Amino acid sequence: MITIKQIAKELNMSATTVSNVIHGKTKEVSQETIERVKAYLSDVEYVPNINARNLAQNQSKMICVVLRVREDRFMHILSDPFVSEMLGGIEEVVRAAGYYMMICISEDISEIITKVETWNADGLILFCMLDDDALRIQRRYRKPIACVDAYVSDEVDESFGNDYVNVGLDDEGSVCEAVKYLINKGHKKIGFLTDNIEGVNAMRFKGYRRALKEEGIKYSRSNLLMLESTKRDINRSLEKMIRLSENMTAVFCCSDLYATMLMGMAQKLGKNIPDDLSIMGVDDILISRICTPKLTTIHQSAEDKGKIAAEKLLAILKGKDVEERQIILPHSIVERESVKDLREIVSLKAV
Amino acid sequence: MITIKQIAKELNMSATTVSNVIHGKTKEVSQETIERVKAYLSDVEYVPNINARNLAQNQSKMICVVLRVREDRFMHILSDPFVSEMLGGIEEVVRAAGYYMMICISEDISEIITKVETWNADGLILFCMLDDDALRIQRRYRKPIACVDAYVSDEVDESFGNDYVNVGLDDEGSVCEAVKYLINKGHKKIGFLTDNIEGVNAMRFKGYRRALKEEGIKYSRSNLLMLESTKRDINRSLEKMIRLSENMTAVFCCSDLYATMLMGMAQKLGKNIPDDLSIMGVDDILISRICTPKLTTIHQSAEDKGKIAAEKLLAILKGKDVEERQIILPHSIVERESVKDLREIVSLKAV
DNA sequence: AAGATTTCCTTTAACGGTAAAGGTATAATT
DNA sequence: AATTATACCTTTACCGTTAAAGGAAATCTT
Repeated sequence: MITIKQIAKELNMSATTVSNVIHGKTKEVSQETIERVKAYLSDVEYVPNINARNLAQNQSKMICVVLRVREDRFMHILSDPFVSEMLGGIEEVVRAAGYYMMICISEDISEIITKVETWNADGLILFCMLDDDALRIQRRYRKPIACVDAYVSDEVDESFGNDYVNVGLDDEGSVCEAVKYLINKGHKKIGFLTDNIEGVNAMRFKGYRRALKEEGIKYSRSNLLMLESTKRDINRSLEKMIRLSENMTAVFCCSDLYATMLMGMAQKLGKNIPDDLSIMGVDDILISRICTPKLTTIHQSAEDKGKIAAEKLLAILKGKDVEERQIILPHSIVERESVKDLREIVSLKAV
Repeated sequence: MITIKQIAKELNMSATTVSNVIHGKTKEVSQETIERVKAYLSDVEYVPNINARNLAQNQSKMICVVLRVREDRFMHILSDPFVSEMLGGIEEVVRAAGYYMMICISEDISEIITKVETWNADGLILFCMLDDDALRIQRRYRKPIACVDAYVSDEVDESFGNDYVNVGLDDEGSVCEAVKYLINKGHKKIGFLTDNIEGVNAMRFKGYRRALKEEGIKYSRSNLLMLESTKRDINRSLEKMIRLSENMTAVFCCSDLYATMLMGMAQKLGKNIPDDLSIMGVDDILISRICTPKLTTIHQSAEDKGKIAAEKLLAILKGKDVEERQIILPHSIVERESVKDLREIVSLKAV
């Protein structure tokens, strides 16, 4: 691997001059020298050593995507369709901007901080992080941060400086809409399936309860279906969820992945979807359009989420003033086949 | 961010001594000094600057996963279920070994080489690369390489040195089995759907033709369904494939992703799967078990592929002699619901 | 024509870390 | 007691790149 120093020696000039040509600092170098260096450069296919460059400039041109994940999650986080679609969006934007993307996966916040510091990432994209964890990271690693799918309260939001954006959905509102959609279809006993009630899912749960309340349905604790999403327990837990949903007519799931998995388990246990149980999700991943019945869900674009988070982060890195720090992406209810209209039956019976 | 030099100054000792403690070179440092340094280190939460370390040691502890992809591919490569499952496998192994994973996506081999050189990756995992491209990369970047899903002929295999492994499937054999499975179910007009006939897919095509030949069925050029897998053309092309398959009873697809997409398009056009058309794929991704009808396919584990590639590469990096350079992973035909048994009909008719 | 400015180049030092070589006591050997 | 070895520490130099400062010649001011 040829270095700037070697080139400089070969051409009888200083390393700085070569470096200046490489960086297009034309005012510092005569046209003649520029030509000479460029000719030589194209000859030897010089590639800069990024470690040396980063060290000298105290930057890295690297964006770190942080995925906080339980060690024993039932599926590798990179294989999760929503995550991989989002990563695709990030990667595209980051690459186009001449930056590099590094993925940082860990359960442990300190480990995450260490990795991020080690590589001296210029900016972070935090996915599904709890707000206090995000704050902890930011307080320690004072670089721009874009949060994706993190619920950040207004007070906490103030604690983040200007080098921060939060990209998300109207989690409460969208789920409220979705649950009202179910209610409008005649459902009254509606389950809420999730694997945690933190961050974004807390907001979704709030939306669920608000919908019930506004439609005059009493909330029952037994309608909260807490899925054990570990490698060991996932199937057993899914089975349990089906049993627990025995007296429900519909279940809203906190992701399409869970929704399709629940559907699969229900079918395996001999249930008919949506006749025996209606299922709804969020995300609108590829699977949702392919499974049978096709999933009725809250549509959002994982790719756009990633793209926008990356774009905003890069804008901050380029010194642009990002005016809106809370970015709410659009959503829409996509009616497909996994929800049964109970009213039809009623009206049919009436006839 | 605190540096070794600062720590050394604070403790009135040389940077080398601190460095030695960090690296556990106990023979060089007195027990007393070790304690003193360690106490201080845990106090200040020192994190090494990896750029500096890499520069000094001429290494990077980084594995680069190279994905060569057409710019206008219909779907981002990271969202591709097979790829993301494989990446999950790689990431797990790489992280456990204390290495870092970087993803390098490009259409252009020179760009790939540049990126890999820039970061000084210790080793490469090349996915679905053509053998001459892989060779070109290796000739330029003389570091260990693990190929995944690359067909490498015996002659070319010799050109790679010892720092090389190739992890794959018995592509020809497995597809041959699959097509024979179709034939055994009474199918005679069998399509072969792919988006290219290079590398691994060339082998699969070979398997397809061998199956036909061995079962005494004449190959017809019109049974080769070449899918245009660009963003712009994918849907139109899928539709065209359905039209072209009009006179076929079954189509073998070079991936489950394509198989499920073809199935979706067929259904959209009013066809019944498998009654009107049987479909088979390779990969056995998550979707294949969820779609309807469930996909009959060649099962393989993307995660294992990634894991084994990473393990072997790390073994090479650690100086272990990897005896087998060609690793063929197991596969199996998974019978599900997307293939119709035509013989049943025949026998029924006979009755 | 003296001073100021511009042009184009080089020298030096630094980024943070590590390897290699160089010391200086102290202990072990003969 | 001289020699050798050992333990422990420091000094120096370097990895490849870049920023800052320095300098000499040419050009522009007034």
